[in-house]
Amino acid sequence: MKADERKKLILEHAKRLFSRKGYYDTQISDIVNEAKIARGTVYQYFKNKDDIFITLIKNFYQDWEANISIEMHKIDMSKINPVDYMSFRVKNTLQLLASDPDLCNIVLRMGIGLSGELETSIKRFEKKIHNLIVNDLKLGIRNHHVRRDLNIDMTSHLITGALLRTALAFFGNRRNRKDGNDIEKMTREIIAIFAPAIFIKK
Amino acid sequence: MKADERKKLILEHAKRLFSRKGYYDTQISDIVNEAKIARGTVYQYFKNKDDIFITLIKNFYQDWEANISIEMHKIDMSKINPVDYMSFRVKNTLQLLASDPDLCNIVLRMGIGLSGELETSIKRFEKKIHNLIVNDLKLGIRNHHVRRDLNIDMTSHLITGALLRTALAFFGNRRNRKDGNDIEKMTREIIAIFAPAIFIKK
Amino acid sequence: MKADERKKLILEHAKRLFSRKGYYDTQISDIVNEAKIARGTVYQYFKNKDDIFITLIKNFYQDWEANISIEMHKIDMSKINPVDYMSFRVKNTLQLLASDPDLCNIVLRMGIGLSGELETSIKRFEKKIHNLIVNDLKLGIRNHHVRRDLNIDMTSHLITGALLRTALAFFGNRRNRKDGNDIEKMTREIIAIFAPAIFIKK
Amino acid sequence: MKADERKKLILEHAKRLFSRKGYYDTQISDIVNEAKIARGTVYQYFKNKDDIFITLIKNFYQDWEANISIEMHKIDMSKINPVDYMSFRVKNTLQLLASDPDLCNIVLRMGIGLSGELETSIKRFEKKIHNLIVNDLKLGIRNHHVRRDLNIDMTSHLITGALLRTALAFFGNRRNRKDGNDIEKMTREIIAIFAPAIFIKK
DNA sequence: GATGAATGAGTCTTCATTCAT
DNA sequence: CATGAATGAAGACTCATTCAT
Repeated sequence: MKADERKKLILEHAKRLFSRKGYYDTQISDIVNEAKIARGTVYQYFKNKDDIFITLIKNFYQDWEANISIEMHKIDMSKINPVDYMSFRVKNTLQLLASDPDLCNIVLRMGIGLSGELETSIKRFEKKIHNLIVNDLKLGIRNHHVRRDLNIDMTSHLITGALLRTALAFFGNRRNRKDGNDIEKMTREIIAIFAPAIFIKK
Repeated sequence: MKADERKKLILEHAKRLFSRKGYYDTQISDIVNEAKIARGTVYQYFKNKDDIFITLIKNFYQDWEANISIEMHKIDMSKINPVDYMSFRVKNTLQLLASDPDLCNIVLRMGIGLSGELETSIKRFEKKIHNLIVNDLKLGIRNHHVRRDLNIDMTSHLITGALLRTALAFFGNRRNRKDGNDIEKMTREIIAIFAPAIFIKK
Repeated sequence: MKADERKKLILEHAKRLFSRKGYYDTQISDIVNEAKIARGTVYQYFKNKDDIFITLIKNFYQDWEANISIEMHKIDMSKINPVDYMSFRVKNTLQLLASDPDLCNIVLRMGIGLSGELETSIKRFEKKIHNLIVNDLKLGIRNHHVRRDLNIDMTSHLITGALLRTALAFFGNRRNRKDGNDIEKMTREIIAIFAPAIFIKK
Repeated sequence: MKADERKKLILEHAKRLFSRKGYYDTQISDIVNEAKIARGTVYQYFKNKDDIFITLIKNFYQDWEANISIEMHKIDMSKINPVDYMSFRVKNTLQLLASDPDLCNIVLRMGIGLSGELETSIKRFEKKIHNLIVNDLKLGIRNHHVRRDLNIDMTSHLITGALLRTALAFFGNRRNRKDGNDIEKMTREIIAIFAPAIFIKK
């Protein structure tokens, strides 16, 4: 087996276990038993248990940022209207989170309870999504689509919280999995809630 | 020192430590060092480490439910208008969370990463707040204040997520502490976001 | 059992094992089995395995330095002749090393093969004994008892080497243990070798 | 690369590492990294890690014994005087040890701290040098050059200790390296110390 | 009730050695 | 022969919990 594949194998089993049992209740033994590899093999690919976790999160960031930049190229910013733009953003985020329930669980639920670098790595994601929304709102204000008097920081927290919790509630476990249709519908409902208060009617 | 005081002492130190370091990184040693009591004493008041955590969360529920029922008695349901009612609810929740940043941290951030009963105890809170909102929305629909076509379950998740994240962002650490005025303002802004989409204009 | 006694107990068993099996081949398990205590108990008294070793060496230094200062007070420096003075020094050193074969083994044989702080702690002893001799020789030269043209540094190495090796050869294992008489005789023979070349005949 | 060269390559890197970091702190990984060969290659030339060490020591013996027998052929035993003979011996030993600081370090410092066969292999060298001196002294007594009443065993230990420690002190690290002149001078000084007490003046 | 020394099961991590390619 | 990924036994250390005083 190639190095990349094996690293991926370990990450996949670790991800599933972290998602189901949490970081601290997942032992290296669990991972190697599930992956059917030797204990020492893990340490050929990762410095330690922390490193597995952090790698998992880092990969998620990269996917997320790649996804954003890819998706952003698909739309014509000069023609799209603000509501459609927000819908687009919300849908992309939901799609990404829906595509990996375990990672969704890990990223959205583990915060404190993790020490040092682990916590930092998670918080970075939350900060980034917040900033993304802040920037979108600022842009909207400059273009006279978004209400001037909006408290941008708080609104961004509200949207972040709403979005992530919905994702967690609906995608966080494998049983109530959602398909593309559901995500379309969810997006519409989310927009229906936030749009009236955010955008200036024309 | 009386038994009750001693138990409270342990809970206070445990709470501060759990909030700052997380459950798994907080050792019994840390707690007894901070509380300046003997290691064995902890086990005279609590079955084990889990028990301390669960007690902490249970106490929070009791405070929360007591708070709700007290507050509900202060208002005259026959006269209050729906927006004021929602404002009242939101403000109460924010006040409670703001009053104890450490507990806020613990309840809002620790989810997974805690095993078994610990996780359950946290999830119960989230479920309750969700149900509370669901019931309020249903009541609003029956009274023709809330839009019929609202997806109640999702809206409730959105509001829960928005509210809890805002609380965490603004109350979760001691530095950016908020006072009563801030909470009033926050409440107004939150309502300004959600009200237009939820309530039927008259 | 008092803390001091227990610490001493651990040190004694560790010393015997380190002396017989070496540092790296002595496991914490060996120590706790021999001392009939629990594995964790070791870590209540010592930070880690290194700490046990370093404590052992540090205690030896203290004994050695205390011994030197006590012994030095017993002699009248204004009356003693240089050969008797050197005899006195040699005898004291031999007596100390003879009194604890295991420690003798550890201090005299382990050098490299130990990493970091461990090695440093051992080298300190060798440096100190070298300096002691250097100072004695310088004093002898000032008082016109020792030959002016002597290479002090080298002579000190020669004496240190000769002394420590003899101690190791004769005291390093329990079988060929020496008593007071032997030490007297050894001292005389060592002096007989070094005195003619070092001291100025009067 | 030929088999012999490759074996030598491994031994050289192992020697340098053992000398600097000690046996236990030197990993097979260190050796293969430094030698830029594959991990498995080591095991094609050596049974295990111990075997590398023991081979190193055995090679040293062979060099040493070859050196002794070569050097002994250079002198005419019927004409040489005893002091010159001892000088000759001392100089040869110092030269050999000076020629390889790393090996010097390994042989002179690692004693205990090595287990089983490793320790034995080192001790053998020390025993041999001791016996060589013992035999020389006995020969001297038979030829009426050395004092009858000398304690041969102890004197041999004294000389061995003095010699090896001096070698270690002056050759054990690369910084204070000595050249041929220094060794001549050192030899003279060592002889100046021991000769007066050992040899019968004529 | 309070104490804190002692316990030992449980975990991570290391590293010499093997073996299929 | 050379390679280096895989192995897994072994060891250090942690920490919740107990219990004699």
